[in-house]
Amino acid sequence: MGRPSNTGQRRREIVLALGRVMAERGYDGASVVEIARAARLAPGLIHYHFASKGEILLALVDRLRGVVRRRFERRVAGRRLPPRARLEAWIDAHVGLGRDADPAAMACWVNIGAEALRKPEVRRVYAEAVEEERALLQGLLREVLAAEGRSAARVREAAAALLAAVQGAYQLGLAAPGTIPPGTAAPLIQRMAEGLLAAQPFRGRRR
Amino acid sequence: MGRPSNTGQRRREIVLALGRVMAERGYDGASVVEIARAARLAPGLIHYHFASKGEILLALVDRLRGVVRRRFERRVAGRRLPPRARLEAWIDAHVGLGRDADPAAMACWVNIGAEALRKPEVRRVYAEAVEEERALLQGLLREVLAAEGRSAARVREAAAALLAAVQGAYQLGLAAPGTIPPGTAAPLIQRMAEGLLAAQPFRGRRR
Amino acid sequence: MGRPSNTGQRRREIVLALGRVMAERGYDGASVVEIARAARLAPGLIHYHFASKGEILLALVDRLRGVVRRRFERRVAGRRLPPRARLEAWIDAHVGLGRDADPAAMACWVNIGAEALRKPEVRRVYAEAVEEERALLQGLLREVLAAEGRSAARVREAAAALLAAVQGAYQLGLAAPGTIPPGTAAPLIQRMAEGLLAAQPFRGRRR
Amino acid sequence: MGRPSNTGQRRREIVLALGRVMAERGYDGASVVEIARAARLAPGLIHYHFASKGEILLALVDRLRGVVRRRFERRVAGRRLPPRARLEAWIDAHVGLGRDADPAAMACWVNIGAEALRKPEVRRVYAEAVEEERALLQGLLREVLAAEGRSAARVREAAAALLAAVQGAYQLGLAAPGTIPPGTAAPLIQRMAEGLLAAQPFRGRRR
DNA sequence: CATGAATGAGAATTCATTCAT
DNA sequence: CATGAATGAATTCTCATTCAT
Repeated sequence: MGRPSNTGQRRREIVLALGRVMAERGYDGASVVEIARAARLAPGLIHYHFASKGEILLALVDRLRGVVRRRFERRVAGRRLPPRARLEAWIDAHVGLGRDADPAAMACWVNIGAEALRKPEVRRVYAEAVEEERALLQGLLREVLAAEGRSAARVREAAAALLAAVQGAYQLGLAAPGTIPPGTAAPLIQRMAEGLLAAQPFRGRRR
Repeated sequence: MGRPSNTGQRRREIVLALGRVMAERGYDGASVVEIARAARLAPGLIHYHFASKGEILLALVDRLRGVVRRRFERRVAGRRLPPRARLEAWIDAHVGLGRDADPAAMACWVNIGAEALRKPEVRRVYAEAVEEERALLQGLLREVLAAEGRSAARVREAAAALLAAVQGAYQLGLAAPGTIPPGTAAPLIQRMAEGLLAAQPFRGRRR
Repeated sequence: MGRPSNTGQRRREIVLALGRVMAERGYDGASVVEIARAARLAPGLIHYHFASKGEILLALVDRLRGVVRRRFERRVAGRRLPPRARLEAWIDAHVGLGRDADPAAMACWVNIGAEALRKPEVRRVYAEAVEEERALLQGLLREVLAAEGRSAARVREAAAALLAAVQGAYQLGLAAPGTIPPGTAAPLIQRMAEGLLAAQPFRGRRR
Repeated sequence: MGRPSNTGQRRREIVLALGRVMAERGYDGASVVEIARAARLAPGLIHYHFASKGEILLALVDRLRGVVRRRFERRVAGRRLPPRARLEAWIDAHVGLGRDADPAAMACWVNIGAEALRKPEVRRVYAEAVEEERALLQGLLREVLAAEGRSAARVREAAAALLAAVQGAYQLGLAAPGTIPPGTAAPLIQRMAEGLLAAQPFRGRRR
């Protein structure tokens, strides 16, 4: 009895609509009216499903975390890849072109980074997402180092540095297109990773 | 015969004021009234000296280009430094802590990067600034490669990648503080540079 | 043969819910959704049972009229009280503390008085309730005057004045708490009643 | 040089406009657009001179405090009136009809009392105004009691009770017109005052 | 009867820009 | 040049009411 709830579906639609609008015009440019139009909903409905525009953004961050994560998992799932290949897969998942590339998600992400600068609550979820990704990358680096008999000291910072390179590549890709030619980001970051790995000393202990 | 024009000075004051406000609250948070207050000027005067708020931002970009440039020059001026040391100086000028560090300028820069995403005219000057910096860095890399007898192929992309890492470090530094511990950015980027350089093959030079 | 109607019960629940919410947040603060939540009903159901939010308010006025009336009757029922004691009972029923005090009803009443200022239909029922109460009080005053052999001229106005004092006590009690210390309202209004009664001249004194 | 400030004047105009609109449609009914129309100003200008609609209300409270105060002072200024006459003047200033009666101010005041129920900041200034008035009245009562050799115990409460009667008279006057016939409020409240005064015992002071 | 999503008309507030002084 | 008031469009959010299920 009664009307069935479709809140989950509607919320998803709204979040996707914000993503679409935001990728084109930024967060500030994504007015509630605009989001509603993109979702083909009445403006008032937006606030029925979300307490505020900010809430939609937070939901979008959640969604985007899954996007890259899935790209990575699609590349490593069900295969026994050597550490180096897994690292490569991570990099490719983040900046590779492939069929599953999602430039809009990337654009959203950069915009979210910009919002994080000034909105504490956005900063929180942004930092959380960054930390999660950093931890994953750190694990991959650690595997490589272990396989090569290198020290894992400072691997935390190395992961952060690579992540920074990825974020910067997104930023330049959108705001200064042409700076990094299409298709070159992955190998370049790969090389930077090599530099970080090569800096780790071999573990003592050889006779 | 009339009062002497102080337009230049006023414009400078306004640009600096935008920088101060923007570092704290972003570009959208920097209302004209706020900028005027920071500059200790009447709001109306802002639009006497600048046609629009956007114009101030463009002027600020110009100003910021000089800031990092001067940091770099301060490190290399009047010395005959080897190529590697000059590259190191560039990196340090961008992400080093030193006495002349300017976190506010960094914050502005990240905010400008965010604006560049959506405003074509900002994107233009942002891309120009990026390109200039990239060209400078490319020159430094080329010198190193030449000194080491390595090929300079793809050095353009290498410079772009390093620049991306720098931009990303700024972004994470502000939006996910703690990810890159203070003082570690320079050596980390240094290592990434090594990785990029090491990937360049040695020059033919065969008999 | 259909389910039995529970409209009466539902309406009561809704009216009570409005009372609860209104006592805390006023009529404007009592959104339909809020009322529904307080009544543990679906928002849509509110408008099934009431044509509009205003209708609920009118029903609440009706309900509140009974509340004070019952308090009074509880004090005089089944006893043969002298006129003065009955007057005292009326005052106590209105501003006394007792176990059956209902601050929420009082708060509602003040809020209704505020709504009556601007909504003609609320003003109508409010004025009706006031008039009923005034008439009752007038009767009590008349009894006292008769017992004391005083003229009942102007007793209508005297009743109105006492009622005003009661309304004002409610108002100050909520909006300027502390002005009238708890427990003092009844004796104070009692004295004001004395003043009004004492002003009535003794009756002709026929032989 | 520059444009002369007219903020004081404009603020006054806006406050008066709120008073006019509010007397007719209440505070909630007084939308910013409506206030602007009443003041013949552009809506945006309202917020140039006041941070929020609430601020205008607070300013209006301030203004109203002066209105009744001036009415009272006009009645006692420059004359050496006996205590009883001064008390009478206070009552007349509050509920008398006279040429200087200001029904709109009265309507505003009742509406402000209603707002005070739910807005803490309004409640604060409302309570302040009430307390000021109560203190003034208390002084008048004390003078009367002193002149008659009566105790001044509980004079604080007596003042509060009279004030309540005044507030209630305003309320009924607007929300249940006809309850208190025009012109009768002052003598009625006068009689209630007598009741309160008569209840104060004579001072011991016997040889 | 009941549910809860949907609608759309305002509401307050912000702000770049203009302009009279 | 300088001041600061004035404008009006746009923004987010609220909410009574409607209605499909």
